[in-house]
Amino acid sequence: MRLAELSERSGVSAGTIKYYLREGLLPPGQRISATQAAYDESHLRRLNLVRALIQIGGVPVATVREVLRHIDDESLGTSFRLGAALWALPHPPDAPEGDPLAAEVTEGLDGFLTDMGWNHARELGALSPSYRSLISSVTTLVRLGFAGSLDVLAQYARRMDELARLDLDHLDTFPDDSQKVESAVAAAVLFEPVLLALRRLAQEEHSARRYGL
Amino acid sequence: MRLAELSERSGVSAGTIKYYLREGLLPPGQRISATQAAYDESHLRRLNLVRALIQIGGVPVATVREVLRHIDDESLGTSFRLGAALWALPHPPDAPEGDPLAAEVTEGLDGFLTDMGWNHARELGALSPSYRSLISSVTTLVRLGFAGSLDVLAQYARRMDELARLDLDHLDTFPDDSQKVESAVAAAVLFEPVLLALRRLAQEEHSARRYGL
DNA sequence: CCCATTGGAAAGTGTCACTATCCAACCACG
DNA sequence: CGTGGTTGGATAGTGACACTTTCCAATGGG
Repeated sequence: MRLAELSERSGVSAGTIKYYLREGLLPPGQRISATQAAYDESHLRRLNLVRALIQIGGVPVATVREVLRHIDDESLGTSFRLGAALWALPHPPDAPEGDPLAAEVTEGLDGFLTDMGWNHARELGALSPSYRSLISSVTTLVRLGFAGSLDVLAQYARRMDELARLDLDHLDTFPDDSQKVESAVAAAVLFEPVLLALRRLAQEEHSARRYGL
Repeated sequence: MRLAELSERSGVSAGTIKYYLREGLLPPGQRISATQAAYDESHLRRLNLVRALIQIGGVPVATVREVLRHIDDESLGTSFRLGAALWALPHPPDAPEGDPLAAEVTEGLDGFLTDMGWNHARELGALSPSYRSLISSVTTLVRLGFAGSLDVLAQYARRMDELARLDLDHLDTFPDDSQKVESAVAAAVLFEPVLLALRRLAQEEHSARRYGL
């Protein structure tokens, strides 16, 4: 398959594919001649993943490159590859270092993790970008006075705990390691808009029931 | 309070505040003289909301202006104001019009809404940006072959249904209408990163339990 | 009274994801 | 042959966005 066909089959313009090749998001095709290269199904698959990460997930090009590097790094075990790839995904900026409010929130969240029984998370602590995101997001909420109490947070966390279990069950159905890591990344990113859309839809539904129209 | 103090108290640079004033995201202060204006607590509050929408929610400036217009429109009833403000928030682009895959997904989702008992959503249908987002997100998932079956989707939806109930209970504790609408918008946007961080944290936790480390 | 400060307008900046333009080598048809 | 359209690759340009910087005249505290 030449670049033009790859473009047609993926719906991505030839110019953009060239750009991805240049940026190292797509491995070069097999050179046929000085001005010709051949691409195969693996390129199409990778291109789809890249497109999804960038367009749906809003992941910056440089970050996509990082994530792919981890996905393709076969020198690591599955759990490291998966962790590295997921941790490379973009996260909101951390709370400012010396913020006393953030320190207070961190303390509260630590107890919260204990209550949830999320002990691995508690041990990893600030090493995990997800945990740092959580701290900074909750700190912002508190600062603005929309402090859903820790109780509401726990309700949210309980649901996410249940869903994470489901997600991992689904992941276990993939036998191949590379595919497992790739799927985990894709699912992590692509399910986010689904999750958010479902939340808003649910809110609209209940809002309509309560307030009419 | 003059602009400099507003800047200091909010942590937003004076230049940026001027920019927001220019863009109509912040009402002008009360003019004291030809070169002096006074700002009050309401400006500080509004500035915090704007900052949160833009920085945390990634909402484009032009969209923030739209949302604020609805929040401030006292000519409408609460439910309309709330709906209008939430619908003005950014959503992923729709699926292309003539896409047969999208049509198929739409059909499946319609049945899914029925099963969920989300009848208002089903009646509104494609009018709701959230529903259109859901269709396009799920279509992308299916296209890339990461089709969490409708069953997984239903699991997600059930949890969001429960959480939406909670959120609205919390909203009911605000007596004032303007405050209710403002809080709903802030919560819709500011809880999203919390929700996503909790999901990833839960996934890390369960992944660590299953695969070690 | 005088000079640092203020609010406001206009133009500039940095980032990011493309996109348009070239160019020489190539292949396919006549 | 040959010739005209196509291909991959390099370079430079585009447009959107969220600020920043620069400039200015009016102000007002010491």
